[in-house]
Amino acid sequence: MTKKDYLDKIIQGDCVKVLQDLPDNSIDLIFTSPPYADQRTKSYGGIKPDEYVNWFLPKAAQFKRVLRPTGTFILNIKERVVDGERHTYVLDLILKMREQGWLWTEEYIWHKKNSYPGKWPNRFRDNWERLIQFNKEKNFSMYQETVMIPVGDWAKDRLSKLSDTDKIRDESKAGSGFGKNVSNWIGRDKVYPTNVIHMATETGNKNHSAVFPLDLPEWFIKLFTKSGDTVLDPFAGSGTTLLAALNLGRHFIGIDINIEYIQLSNQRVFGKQLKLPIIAEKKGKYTVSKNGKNGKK
Amino acid sequence: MTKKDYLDKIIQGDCVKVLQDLPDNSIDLIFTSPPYADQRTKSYGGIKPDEYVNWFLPKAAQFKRVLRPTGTFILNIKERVVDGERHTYVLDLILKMREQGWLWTEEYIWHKKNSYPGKWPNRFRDNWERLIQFNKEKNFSMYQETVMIPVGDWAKDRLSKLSDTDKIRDESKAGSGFGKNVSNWIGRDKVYPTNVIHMATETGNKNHSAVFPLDLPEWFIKLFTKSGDTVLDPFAGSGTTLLAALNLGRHFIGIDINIEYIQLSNQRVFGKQLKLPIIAEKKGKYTVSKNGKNGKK
DNA sequence: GTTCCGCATGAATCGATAG
DNA sequence: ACTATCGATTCATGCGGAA
Repeated sequence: MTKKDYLDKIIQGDCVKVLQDLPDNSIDLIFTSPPYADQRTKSYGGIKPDEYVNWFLPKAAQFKRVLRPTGTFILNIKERVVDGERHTYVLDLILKMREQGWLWTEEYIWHKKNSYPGKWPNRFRDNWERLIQFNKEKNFSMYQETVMIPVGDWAKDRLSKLSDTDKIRDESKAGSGFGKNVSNWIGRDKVYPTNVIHMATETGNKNHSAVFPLDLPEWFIKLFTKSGDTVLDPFAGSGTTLLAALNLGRHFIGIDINIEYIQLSNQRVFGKQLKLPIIAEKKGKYTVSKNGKNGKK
Repeated sequence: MTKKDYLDKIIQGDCVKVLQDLPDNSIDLIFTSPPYADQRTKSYGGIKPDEYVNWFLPKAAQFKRVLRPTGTFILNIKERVVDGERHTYVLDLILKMREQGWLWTEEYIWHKKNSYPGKWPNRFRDNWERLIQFNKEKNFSMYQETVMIPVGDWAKDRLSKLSDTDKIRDESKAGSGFGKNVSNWIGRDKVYPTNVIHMATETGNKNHSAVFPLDLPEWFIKLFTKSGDTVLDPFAGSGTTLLAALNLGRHFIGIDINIEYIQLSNQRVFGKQLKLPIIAEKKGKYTVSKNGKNGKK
């Protein structure tokens, strides 16, 4: 099989194995939300927190191989509480992936509008998740204008009556590359967003339960790819990432190990139930060698 | 010197040295925003990112010694960008502090409400900071009711006209007959917040450069201490934490190495310029021994 | 049609209880 | 002692039926 065979398809199988059919440097954006430790136990068997990093690293190695040098990998994840403490597997994973050669470019925050209710003696509701940006190289593609947002009320308010202290504050920071000059922003109706994304979770849909809203992958797909590029989601789940890519005119490749998710995502993306799910062939051509170099077998 | 001598004072000196005058288990909350790596270089001499963890760890050891078993340490920090990547010193610090015996209980996010738009070729404006919660023991003090926030429209709406369906839903769930849960809601106009704190960057103070708004330490002081408790800020800076403690009827101890900050914070907290700053004596009585046990020299 | 309102429910976590 | 299951907590959203 080649990349062409997988393009705009949803493949059932373990992503490490499936990705062995994809050549090096063929993906522009990987956006995925892997099963969190001890979650989704029915579909994925439940990875133990202590084993999470070792479970994930071989997959990350393949992701790195198939990603284009200018591509980006966005990982949606949040550590769970174990024995009253936040477990450190996400921190460990970031450090280990850097050893693997990834650059930890940025950490975006998904500030959820609505999350599960509840309060406990020692903590409040967890209302945010990490969207960790990894890159292979410093010069990755980024199309910032595509995600500009209307100027908020606060900005209008603030810019309309620029106080002296504001001006002074800004000038003092201008040298450091911050904001340059406030006057640059006057008269604009759109501004660049920040690294905090405030969106609702998607709940209560009848036939599927998407973990994140369509807006979330759309935001990152617009930001890091252009029309005709290829988006990979190796833990496609209900297919939200793939649907976002399709809507935006990008190619997509979806992978999931769970047959029910394959059927669900096929239904969502293609509007029909899949009769013959695509399954990866036994032996892929492309692997990650032990010295970290990519290449064919 | 004893704790009594330092209570409600601002002391000039290196916090490791100053804290040697404080006995074990004498502080209820440590809230601080240390100089970030390579930031505030004039005041603190600029700690290099790679050296940050080693610079911080001896201080953390003293913090752990003086903190009460039921106390909490809130660390306001954000990793800076070095060479196009987020530096890992905050992650490393969390891991090393766990080795020191701290529990990493939670990570709150401060989502900044009003910051200027800004962008760089490869990233957007950084609009959030970490507020990392460390504890010595699992059973720490927390006064959740003190930070409750106004309820959303949902409950108002709902309570105003307790529908039959509400009653049914409640009965079926509780089995304890109508009223138990519903009556809990009646008259309740406040709910618990989440671990995302959405606050403005500044509260309009003009003549000083407070790093964070007064609301931020106030929120944590209310949450983790009661009236009469003692709050420590070992990097007091312009004294925002101390002012918040004073406003809330808590004792405070402020430490800063920089004489200009000492004068500024004295002015803010006590409303007057300090003429004879308090300086720590040469040798403190209390230290952290090599085996990690606390005790007097 | 259009608006209004009830309703189910989600990457959660703790403590108690049961095996 | 260690693990598994269960109840309690109480917000925003979108759907579907009602007005």
